[in-house]
Amino acid sequence: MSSSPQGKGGRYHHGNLHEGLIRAAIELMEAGGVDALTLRAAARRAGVSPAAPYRHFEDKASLLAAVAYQGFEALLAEMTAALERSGDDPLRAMKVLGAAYVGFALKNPPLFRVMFGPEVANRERFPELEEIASATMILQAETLTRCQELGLIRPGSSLELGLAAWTTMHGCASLLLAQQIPAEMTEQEFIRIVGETLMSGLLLPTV
Amino acid sequence: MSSSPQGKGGRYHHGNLHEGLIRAAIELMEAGGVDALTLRAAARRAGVSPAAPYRHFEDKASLLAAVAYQGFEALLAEMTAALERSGDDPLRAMKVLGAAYVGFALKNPPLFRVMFGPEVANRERFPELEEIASATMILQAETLTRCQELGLIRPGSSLELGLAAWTTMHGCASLLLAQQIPAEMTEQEFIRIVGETLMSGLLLPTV
DNA sequence: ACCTGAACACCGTTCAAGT
DNA sequence: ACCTGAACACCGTTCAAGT
Repeated sequence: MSSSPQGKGGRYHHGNLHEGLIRAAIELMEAGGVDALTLRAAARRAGVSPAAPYRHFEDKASLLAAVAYQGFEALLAEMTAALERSGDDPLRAMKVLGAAYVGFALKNPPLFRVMFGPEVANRERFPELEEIASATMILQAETLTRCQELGLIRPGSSLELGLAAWTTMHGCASLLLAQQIPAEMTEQEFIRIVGETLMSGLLLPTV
Repeated sequence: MSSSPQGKGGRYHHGNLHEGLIRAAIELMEAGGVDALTLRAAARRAGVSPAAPYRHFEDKASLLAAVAYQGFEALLAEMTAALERSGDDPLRAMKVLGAAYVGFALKNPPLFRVMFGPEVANRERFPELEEIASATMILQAETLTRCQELGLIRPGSSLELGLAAWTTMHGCASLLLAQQIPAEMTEQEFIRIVGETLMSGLLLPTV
């Protein structure tokens, strides 16, 4: 009893307030959007005073960076899982990666926003974020290399082509979240069109 | 003298507080980023009390929507101007449109953010925003049609292909603003790679 | 070492009251 | 019709003080 982590009584030495605040922040965000994620509300939810978070995070941006980091971990996990389910066809793996990325954004709009939005601005302050973000890029570049080895994708730096593919996926997710696709088009149609264009390009193949 | 619009004395019946608040909001944003754009600060800058804006805007989101609208007007103007400078080559016009779009985002990060970010969320509330946003899409679709007529771009719905092109441009702008491109790559390289991939696609042309 | 309590300078929003 | 003044319920952040 005495070690119950969510007891009602005000308790000193929370033990794991750092993690508790991150979890509280994510729950607040999922329940009420980004606006609901305030430092004070996170403290309340964790059962501590408004000033307590400052023993664990320099400021609100630091907490948001920690939230973003967990978001990237989750995204990476979903992409890895999708990759494993995609079997041996690396072209199919490319599509599955894109679907996982866009699906993640659609399933967690506020989290996706925190991951890429300007709440965390000054990314130089949080180098660990750049590092884990680049991990998703590497995943894509590796898959792309496999396609190139089978002669399915044109030659060229897989890092550069992967970055281009990522850009398209990211634009897709961003426009969907901004509700900027025409009303007469479904999500699935939009995703299909963008994916096909990424693969085939716009130019008419000049025989 | 008596009609000086920025006189120091508190003045009733501002005359054009609606426009004044929008301008103040944009100036605040350009000077101090999105965080600096508060309703109270806009009111201060316009020389009125904190409650005055509520005679002209339902809430803060409405003011932001007005700011976003002016952003779309400016973007549309830059794209149109770029188009006129691009001469008769429609393929060049496509590139110029993309450059204008990405350039606009890089020149006005906070404005671009307000235009597409969730500050304005609930776009159903502001249908005039959807309308003007679609105007930029139409501009692109028309240019694309010209390319198709010359046999430069593959056949297909120009609206769909234009949407795909827009998605790539938007992803490009978003990742640049999120500082998510690898440090060892320059902006220009990144834009070039993404543009080339949009044009040529990823697939190896299967003879 | 870790947290509280109270405070400071802000917010967005509402509402009676002024002219 | 349009604005002010004062208020309410919040913020992020700081700092002395508690255990």
